[in-house]
This record gives sequence, structure tokens and C-alpha cells, in this order.
Amino acid sequence: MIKPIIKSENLDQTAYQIIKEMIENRLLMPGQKIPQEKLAADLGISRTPLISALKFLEQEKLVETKPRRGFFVRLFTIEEMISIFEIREVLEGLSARRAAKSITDRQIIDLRKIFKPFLKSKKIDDFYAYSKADRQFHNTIAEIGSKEFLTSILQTFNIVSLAYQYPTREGLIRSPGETIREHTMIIEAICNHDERASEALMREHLTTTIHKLRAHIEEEVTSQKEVNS
Amino acid sequence: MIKPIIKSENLDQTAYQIIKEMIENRLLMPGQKIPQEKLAADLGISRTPLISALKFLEQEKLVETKPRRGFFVRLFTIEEMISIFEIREVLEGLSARRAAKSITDRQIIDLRKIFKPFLKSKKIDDFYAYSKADRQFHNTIAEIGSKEFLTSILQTFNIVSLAYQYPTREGLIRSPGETIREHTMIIEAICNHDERASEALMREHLTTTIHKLRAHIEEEVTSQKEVNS
DNA sequence: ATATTGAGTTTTGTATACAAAATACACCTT
DNA sequence: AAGGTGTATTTTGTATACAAAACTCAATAT
Repeated sequence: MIKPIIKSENLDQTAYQIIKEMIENRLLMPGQKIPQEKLAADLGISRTPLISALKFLEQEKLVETKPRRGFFVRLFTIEEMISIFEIREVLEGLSARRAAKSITDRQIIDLRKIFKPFLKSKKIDDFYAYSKADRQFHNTIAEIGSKEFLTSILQTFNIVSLAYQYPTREGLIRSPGETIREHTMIIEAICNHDERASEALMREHLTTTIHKLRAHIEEEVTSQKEVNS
Repeated sequence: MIKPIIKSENLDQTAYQIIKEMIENRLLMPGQKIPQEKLAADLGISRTPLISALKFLEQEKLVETKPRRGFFVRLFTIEEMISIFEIREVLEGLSARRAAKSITDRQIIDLRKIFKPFLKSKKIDDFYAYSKADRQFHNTIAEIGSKEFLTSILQTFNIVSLAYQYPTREGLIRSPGETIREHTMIIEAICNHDERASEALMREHLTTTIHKLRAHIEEEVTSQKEVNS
């Protein structure tokens, strides 16, 4: 995959973009200390814009500082993952509601296109492709329905992208067979400008995922105990 | 009012706190350019931590940068104000739901105390005191119900405090007589650990306020037109 | 009168310098 | 061998330095 290098105005913004990607792609591992001098040299910049970038990432909770000891890549707990999903539930619900209000004919066509390749097939087994469509679905609705603050919140806290860090099946918590119907229902509600249904369906969709996530975790804890005993 | 000066570890964090307060208290006016050299001198620090602080505030949308031209205090449009309230609606709804789940007996006592002084009186005319209680109500629920990410989002984007920048009656959009019943109902739902009702009532409370806000704006636009014609 | 030019001034974005704090590690003591 | 102590090394937080961009404003041209 070719990464779109956004040549931003300032060095700290470009550094920010690159480091964020490095964390998302696990080039910087959670818990690891970030070597300032070395990373600055690798990026071909001085420590000043690098530190500025790291402080952004600190506020986004992707990185943490221990004063006078440096920056470290942050580790997310299971509780935090659930917390992120709960926030997704309400914010993406709002996005969907707003999208239903403001969607244009052009955007309707784009939105309906996303899951088209999967509607014919009886069983969806290409998890990679479906995960990609899933992300695109959520991001598109966020783009249509969010402006200014909401976009800023979703992006700053990586609400959508962090959710796919879950370690199974390309980050998919539920199977495509289970979610495809919900996805199409949400899309239709938005395309019909039904604000109430769009929000309700999106929330339901994510609530169900949270339940499944909780169940997964329970299972894991139980099986861990079995191994340890 | 004595401001609690939080002596933080780093200079940029203290600068951040002070500048944020200056903006909230209108010592730095919206639209105004921020003079770096002068402000740094006033705070007794160099430009390095000051810029760092300003970049935080930029991400919070309290300040904006025009590249190579400097930092400016940001101006909020009416549309953005409504947008903030919509985000409040869903995020505080979530806060209330979580608070209902986790509230302790000690916190129940504190929460019930907030509106006690106003329950006896027939008519509430001390807008200043009521506005303060209102803020405390929302902040307390946020504190009880939010952890990690949600707190961080609410604080970072000043979701609660920005809402009181509305220029009438200490930022109160609806009259105390109108809202006191809703406030007590929300409090009771939370104290009874009723998650569903807590979220629903909080959302309703804020939705009604948004409607009122929209009506106010309509009125203003209309009367403006009358003046201009 | 309005618009354009350009030298002088201010301010920005970034690199570098440096004191103070943290860390590493060899050496000593028990 | 285990633990403590002091010194050398690294790294952090902040100030300062400086080239390049933006602004100011008076002089000139239209």
C-alpha cells in the first residue's frame, strides 16, 4: 500500500502524520520508549518539531509522557477498548442522524456502492476486503454527517480506526454474515433521510458489537484461567 | 474568584492552563491576534513552551493558526454552537448512563445537594447561582460517569464550558423554572441506577435546549432583518 | 485620490545550545 | 555476592539564535 504523504505546512504536522502511521502499523510497539534524537535524525528534522508532534499524540492518548523520562507508545486496556466502542456508539449515532439530514444524491450513490460486491454471494469469506468495506462505511458516514467539531473529535481520538486494532479477523468482531444486513439497513435509512431510524440502527449495530466484544473477553479470561490452573 | 494555579510539571502545561482561562474569561477576545513575544514575556517564559501551549489550544479549536501569520483566538459561529450542543446531547447522555451504573452512595448525596437551595422557592430569580449549579450538575455527572477517553474528549473540546458562552442570562438558554424539574428527574434516575432512563432524560433535556436555542436564533435573525429594512 | 513599489521592521518556523535531571556503571564496602 | 556510592554519560526541558516570510508605510506612479 502506497501511503499518501501529505506535505503539510509545518514540519511538526508531517512528523505527526508519520509517527501516527508508525504506531498504527506497529513499527513503534506499545510500551516502547521513543528515542527522540534517533527518530528526529531518521525523519531528517530537529527535536523541536518532533517533540511538538509527540505532544499532539500524547493528547490523543496514542503516546504518554513520563516527565523527565521521555515519551512512550501507549498500551490500551480491554476496558479502554470497550470505552472507545461506547463513544463510537453515541458519536457515530449522531453522525448517522446528521448524514440522513444532509446527504446528497451523489453521496447516496457512493454509499450504496460500498457493500455491493458482497450482496450477491451467499457466504463472505474475504475478511480483508470486508473489513476494508466496513471501515469505509463508517468513515464515509462520518465524513457526510460530521463537520467541524465532530470530525475533529473522531479524528483526534482515532475513534474509528482504533476500533479495528482488535486482534482477530482483520479487526472484525462479528462475522460479515451477521453484520451485512445491519449495514444495508443503516444505509437505506440514511438514504431515505430517516434521521431517527439512522441513529437508532447505527447505535444498535454498535451496541450489539459491544456485547459480542464483552463476550469474547469473558471467554478469553475463562480460557486463560483454564490454562493457568 | 481566586483561580487555582495548577503548578504542573512543564511550562507548556501551565501556559496552556493560563491561556485557556484567559480565553474563557475574555481577556483574549475572539478574533484577536495573539502576540507571542509579549505574552511570553508576560508569563515569564520563552516562546518555545508558549507555542507548544498554543498548538494544544489550536487542536481544541479555541485558537486557530494562519501559517506564517500567527495564532488567533477563535470565533464560534451559531452553527458551531448548535453543533457543540448536539455533541453534548450524545456524550452527556453516555455520561449519565455510565454514572447510573457506577454511582456510589457518597456521590448520590453530593449529587442531590446541588439543586437543594432552589427546590423550596416558588420562583428562581438568582440566575448567577442557578447557572453555577447547572454547570456543577453537568460537570459532576461527567466526573462520575466518565473515565479516560470520555473525560479527555469532554475536557479537550470544552464541551460543557463552551455551552455557557451564550450571551444571555449567565449562559442559561432556558429559565430555571423550566429546567429544575428535568434536572431533578435526571438526578433521581441516576441515583436509582436506571441506566436507560438516565440517558434518555439527559438527552431529552439537551434536545429541548437545542430547540430553544434554534428558536432564539431564528428570532434574532428576524428582528435583525426588521432593523435593517 | 488610489494603487504600486520596495526598503525597513517585525514575527514566524526551526535549529542549536546548555543547564539540570535521569540513568548507567564501575568501584568500594560489608 | 549483595548492596550502596560517586562519577561519567545520556537525555530532557527550555532559552536563544537566525534565516526566511509577512507586514508596515512612506515615496512614487497612474
